[in-house]
Amino acid sequence: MSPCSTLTEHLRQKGYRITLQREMIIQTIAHSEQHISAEEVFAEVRKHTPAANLATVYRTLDMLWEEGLACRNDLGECRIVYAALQHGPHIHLVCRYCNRLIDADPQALESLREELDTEYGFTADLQHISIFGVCAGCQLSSEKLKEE
Amino acid sequence: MSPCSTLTEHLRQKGYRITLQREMIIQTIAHSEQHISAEEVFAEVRKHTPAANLATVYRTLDMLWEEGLACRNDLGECRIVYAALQHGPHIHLVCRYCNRLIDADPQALESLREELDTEYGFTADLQHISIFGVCAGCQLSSEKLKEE
DNA sequence: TTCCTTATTGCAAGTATTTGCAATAAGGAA
DNA sequence: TTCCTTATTGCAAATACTTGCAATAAGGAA
Repeated sequence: MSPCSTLTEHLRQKGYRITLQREMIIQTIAHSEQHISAEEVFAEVRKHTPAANLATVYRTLDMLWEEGLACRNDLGECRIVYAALQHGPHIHLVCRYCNRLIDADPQALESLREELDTEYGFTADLQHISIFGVCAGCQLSSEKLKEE
Repeated sequence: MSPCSTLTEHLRQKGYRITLQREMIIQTIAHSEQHISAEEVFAEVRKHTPAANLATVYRTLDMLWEEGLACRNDLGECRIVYAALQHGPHIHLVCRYCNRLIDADPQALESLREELDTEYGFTADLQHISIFGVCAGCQLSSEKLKEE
């Protein structure tokens, strides 16, 4: 089954109605290689049909996220970005200084996930988590600055 | 030394100018018990002086965050929230459904921090990280829903 | 197939946040 | 102390995102 029909089937079972707009939005994120913004999803949908509105795109993406069918990442600077879940899990390391994005191995999060589950009964979305910090390059240049 | 003067000293050393606005904003977040929004910081500053502008508050808070002197958390729903660092570290668990906030023990993150440092040279801000997911209560009610 | 209920949409207005630019003022140099 | 450079501010406009509400249409019932 294609990722799109899996997603729409899931929604249908939860009682959501399947509209043209929703199908287009799901197709767009499912077929995108990268995480993309709401604005980009809107542009893509508009290529195929004029039946789309930016507010609907925002609402649908947030709904997919709430249902656990898409991931949502705040990359700082108004960069909120979505992706379908068939992308393999990974950690986004976002540099506070240069905004660079580094992908890290999600294995590092397994013990955390287990602890949050047993201790708090909380099912964490760790497939696509964003972690802010300072990358190696920016650390170096800030050290240089201090030496001067 | 008070948290405020530590912060301003740090900024001065980095070459930032210390303005009345910055002092007021630093005082506000340093004395706040809770994480607070830019709007709340602005309201607090305004109580003491009319010399303040919302844009300046946003700029200053982001600057403090970039310098690693404050933390910044996206709690979803346009809830971006700041705090000074003297608050003990903790994890925010944010429920995707009910937006409830649970504080978790930051100890769970130590091994992750080390791994990101050794593997990627990335210094992660894990003192006040937000993790999205589904809380125990919402998981229960969604299971009930399925049974019906 | 037609009808009905109500979830979903589009629109326009609202809130949250960022940005360009001219005016101001911090803090080092004279 | 005064002057000068330029970082910082305030303003107003731009962008990003959300929301209320009337109009539309999905999908189950008849």
